[in-house]
Amino acid sequence: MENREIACLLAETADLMEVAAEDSFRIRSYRNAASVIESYPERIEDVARDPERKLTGIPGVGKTIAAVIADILERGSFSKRDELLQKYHPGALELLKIQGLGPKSIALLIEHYDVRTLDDLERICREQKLRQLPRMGAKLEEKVLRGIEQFRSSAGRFLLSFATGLARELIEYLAATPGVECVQAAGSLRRGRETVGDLDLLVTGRDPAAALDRFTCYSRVHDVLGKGANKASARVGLEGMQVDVRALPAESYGAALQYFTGSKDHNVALRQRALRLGCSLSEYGLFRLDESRVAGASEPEIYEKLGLAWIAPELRENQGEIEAAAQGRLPALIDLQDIRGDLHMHTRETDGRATLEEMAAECKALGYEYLAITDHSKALAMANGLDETRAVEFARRVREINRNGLGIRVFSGLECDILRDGRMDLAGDALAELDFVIGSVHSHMNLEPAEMTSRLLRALECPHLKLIGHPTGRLLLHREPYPFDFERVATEAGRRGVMLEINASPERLDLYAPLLRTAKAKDVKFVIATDAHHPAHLRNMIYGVTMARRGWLTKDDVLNTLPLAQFAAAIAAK
DNA sequence: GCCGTTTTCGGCCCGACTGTTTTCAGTCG
Repeated sequence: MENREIACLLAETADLMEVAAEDSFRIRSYRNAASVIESYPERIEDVARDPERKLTGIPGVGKTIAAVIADILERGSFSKRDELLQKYHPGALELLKIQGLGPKSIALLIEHYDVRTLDDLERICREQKLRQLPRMGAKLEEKVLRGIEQFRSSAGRFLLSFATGLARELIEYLAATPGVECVQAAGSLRRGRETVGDLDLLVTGRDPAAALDRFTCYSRVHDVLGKGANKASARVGLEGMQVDVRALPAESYGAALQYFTGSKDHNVALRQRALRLGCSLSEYGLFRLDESRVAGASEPEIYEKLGLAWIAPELRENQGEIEAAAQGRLPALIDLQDIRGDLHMHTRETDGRATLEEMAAECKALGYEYLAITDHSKALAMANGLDETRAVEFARRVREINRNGLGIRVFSGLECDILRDGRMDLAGDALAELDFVIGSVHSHMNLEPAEMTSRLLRALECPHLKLIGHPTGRLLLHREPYPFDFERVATEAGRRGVMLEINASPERLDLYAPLLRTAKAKDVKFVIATDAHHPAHLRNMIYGVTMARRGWLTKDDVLNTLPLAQFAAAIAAK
C-alpha cells in the first residue's frame, strides 16, 4: 500500500473524530501522522515489513498509530475507523468539504435530521430547515447551497499533480508488458491543465492490446467499466479516477496522440485547416481525399504536413497558436532546466516542516544557484509569523550564513501579509533589511472587487515589495479566485517593476494562462516559485513551469531564470 | 495521541470574522 493511501485513511478518520467531538489534540495527532506519512521519503509498508526497523522511529508515530498502520497494512482499515464509520455514514466525509459547515454543525445536522449525503443536505437547505437549528440562519442556508454547487462542479476532477503521479505509476506498469514499446498520457494532463478529469493513456508496439489485459488486472484497478479489443476503461485507486487505455497501431499512433491530446477547439481548427489543404484529419491519420495516407505515425509529421511548426501541447487551446505556428512565430517556451532558484518557501520558524539548512540542501541538490526563505509575517498568528524583531534578526542570520557559505546563495525573504487596507503587515524599516519581500493576501478574501483592487494597488506602492504572491488567492477545487480588476493591478505592477508570482503549489497554480498573457502584455515580469513547506515540495516547480508555458512565457519573462549575479543585481535595483 | 521530560504527566499555534445572538460558538486560515 502506498503512503498516500495510508495517510488518507488516517486523515479521514481524523475528520470523523472531529464530528464525534473527540479530543482536539488526539485528532491533531492523527492529522499530523497522516501528513508525516504522506511526505515520508520511503514506503511505510517497507519500513513496517523490515524486522530491523520500527515505525515508532518516525516522528509523529507512536505506539498507537504504529499499531493502526499495521492494521491498515493487514486488512485495509483499523478498529477506530470501523467504529466511526459504523456511527456515521461515509457521506459525512463529503459534508465536511462544504465551505461554511464544520464538524459541529454536521454533528447537529446528523442528530436532528439524519443528514447522510450531500443530497440530504441540499434538501434540508431548500426546505429552509437548516435555519431552525440553533445559531443557524438564512444566510448560512444560502452559503451552504453555494458550497454544494461548487463542490459538485469540482467533483470528479483531480489536481494536475495527482493525475501526473497516477499516470507515472500506470505508465511504468504498462510499459513492462511484453510487446509494448510506448505508453504515453494524452488529454488535459498532457496539455498541463490545472485539473484533470480522466486519464487517457495511449499504448503502441508489436502487441499493444496486451497492455489492456495487464491494465484490468492491476492491483489498484477496482471497477472495470468496459474492455474491448482496442480500449479498456476502469476506475483506479481509492480516489476512483477514471483511466482509459487505448491500444494503437504504430502507423496511426501520432494521429491518435494528437487527437486525444486536444483540446477540442484546437482539433476543430486543425481539421478545418486540413480540409482547406484538401485533406482530412482524424485519430487514424491525415489522409488525402482519395483516402491515401499523408501522415499518422508521429505528431510532428502531422503538423508539418499541415504547414505548421510542431505546437507544444500546453498551447493547444485554439488561442492563436495555430496562426503563430503557421507564421513561424511560436514562442520558445520556458523549460524546467531554465530555473536557477526558488524564491518562496517556509521553514519551522513558521509553518514549514524543515529548517533553512534542509531547504537549502535540497535546493542545491536540485541544481539551483540560489533560494529565498520567505516565512510568514505576524498577521498569520496561527503560523507563528515573524514580527519586526524576528524579521530583522533573520536577515542578520542569513548574512552570517552566506559569509560561512552553504554552497548555495540564500536570500533573506518574507511573505508579508497585505492587510485589509493594503498596508504591509511589517514596518518599512524592517522590510528594508530583507532581500526579497513577497506581499500576499491571506485574509479578507471576500471584499468587493473595487476594494480588493485598491487594496492591491496600495500594496504595490510599498517600495520594498518585490513580488505579489499567489495573486488571485484561488485554491483549486476548493476556492474561487477573489474578484478584482486584474488588468489594472497588472498594469501598475508592470509600471512599478513589481513582479507577479506563478505559484507552483499544485493546489494554487496561480497565475494561470489567460491572466499570464494579460500581464505579459503589460510588461510584467514573473517569478515561478513553489511555496514549499517541506523539502519534497520544492519538486513542484515543474507545475509552475507548465503554467508559464500555458501562458506563452519564455525564459526572458521569468526572473528566476537569471544567473545569480544578474538576479541579485535585478532585485537590488528594484 | 505524541512528545519530552522538570520520566509518567502536562502541554500541545491563535486571532479575527461571521452570523447569530444579545454575549458568543463555530469556522477559517
